[in-house]
Amino acid sequence: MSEQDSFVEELTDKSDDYSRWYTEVILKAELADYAPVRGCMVIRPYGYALWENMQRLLDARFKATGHVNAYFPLLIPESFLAREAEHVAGFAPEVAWVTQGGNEPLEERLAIRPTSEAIIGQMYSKWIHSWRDLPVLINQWCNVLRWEKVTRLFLRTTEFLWQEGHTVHRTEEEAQEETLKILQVYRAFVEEDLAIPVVYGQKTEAEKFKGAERTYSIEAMMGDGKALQSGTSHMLGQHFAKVFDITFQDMDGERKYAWQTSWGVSTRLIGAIIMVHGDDSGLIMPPKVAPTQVIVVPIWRKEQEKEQVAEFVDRLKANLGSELRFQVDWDDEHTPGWKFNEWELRGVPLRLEVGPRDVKNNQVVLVRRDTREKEIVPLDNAKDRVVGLLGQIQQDLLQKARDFMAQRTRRVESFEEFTTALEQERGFLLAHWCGGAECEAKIKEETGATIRCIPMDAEVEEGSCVWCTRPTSGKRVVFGRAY
RNA sequence: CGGGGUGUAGCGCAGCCUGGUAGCGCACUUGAAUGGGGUUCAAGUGGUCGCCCGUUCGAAUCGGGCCACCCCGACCA
Repeated sequence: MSEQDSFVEELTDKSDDYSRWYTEVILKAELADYAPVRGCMVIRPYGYALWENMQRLLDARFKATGHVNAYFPLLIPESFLAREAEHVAGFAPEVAWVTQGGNEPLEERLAIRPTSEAIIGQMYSKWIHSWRDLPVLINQWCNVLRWEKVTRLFLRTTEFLWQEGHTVHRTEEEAQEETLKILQVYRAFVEEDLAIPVVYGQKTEAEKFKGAERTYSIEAMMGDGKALQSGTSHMLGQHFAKVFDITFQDMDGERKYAWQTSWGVSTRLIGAIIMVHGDDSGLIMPPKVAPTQVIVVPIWRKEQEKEQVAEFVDRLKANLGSELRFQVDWDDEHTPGWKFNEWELRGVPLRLEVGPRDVKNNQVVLVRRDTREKEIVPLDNAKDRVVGLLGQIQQDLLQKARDFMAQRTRRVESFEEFTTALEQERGFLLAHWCGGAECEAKIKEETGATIRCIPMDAEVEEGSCVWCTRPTSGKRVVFGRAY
């Protein structure tokens, strides 16, 4: 910001200071604001509208795969949480406790859920008796609380919104199948609806969910080359079934422990949308989830012109129909130029300008947010063109993000190449790994990069571990620095 | 939790070194003109200077203590 135009609140450039750009976009676009409690944020109407659209689309995908929604309590008795040893050890450092009710101290303290495996497990043991009760395919949309030491808007806050699915199955195979099915649901949702490409695969032992048998994740690459774990799906095995006594009598008459899965995505995905698509002018909303898909900016000088424009905008509205999410900015306090900038900051995918000139020629000026391409469209074709362009933008955003990810993903053969590549440019590194926890830990210690996942669609090849150089035969794993 | 930094109007800052009635820009209010890429001009509203204690005739300013927030590292959706 120069001295002269300091009256204009400019956005920091992405390249100048990425994290500052990120925070400013959120605050200025009014997605969220800081709350009085440390690490907590308010999701403002514009941000919440985005979340609602995301919820709606993802929920439809859950329903289409046979899941139903339910709601479990916020508070979990300490004894429940403590049942699964690895689980409690994993979450203990970040649990907030309720110790008092009114003025009376509680006999047993209650955890504010950091996740709901424990309380849901307890209920499942009550509900499940027979193989005929299975599978149970329940999801819940809720908030959870984790006392994180360092927080960032949307990416890591003390309280956040998410969905958590908790399913129960008769066999291990079925549970495994569900785990992978959900991973694909997430992948499809994030790629098709949010226009964010991902790599997906299994987490290493060190990175898996505490209490799970196996964890799978989708990993996205942010605009600065860092990885963001964007969704996880866990095969829980029988760990929770054993400690919560979730058993059923099988077809063969035998009593068996059930197999479970759990999976979740959170408002963190909003952070991903911002970082993957945004530019120096602000947000770029993927059309499928954009709270406003089309902003109409009317332009007029005198009252008489305003009336003519208003009349024309009515015709435009009629032409566009009711399926599109559009808004007309009749604000009289700001100039058109101000509005252009404002709606670009907020990431509305398409802008329609309607002024006296357009009224006269029976046309609208149409501007894409992502490319800023401008075109003039006859009023009668407005809807077709708008619908077509929204689809095009959705596609182009995904393609652009794909190209970026591909360009920042490199195959490396040695540790030297590994560190050089990491210093040059942040991104994903595909390297061989022997499977040893010590090698994984050493690499993390030396470079800050972790194994994001062992990608499912990778080829098996011969190679040597990037740390210990032992020969290995397997898939290259994805390394990256993560949020 | 370790290292660094910042607290003065809703936001961004100056003033502090060298104590003496608290200032600027944006935002906000009112009016007029303007209006196709952040439009001008004019007049206004708004602050017990993070909190406490001390020094002093007098503290935003000097000294001590506390609190909060931000950035960078170890853990996480």
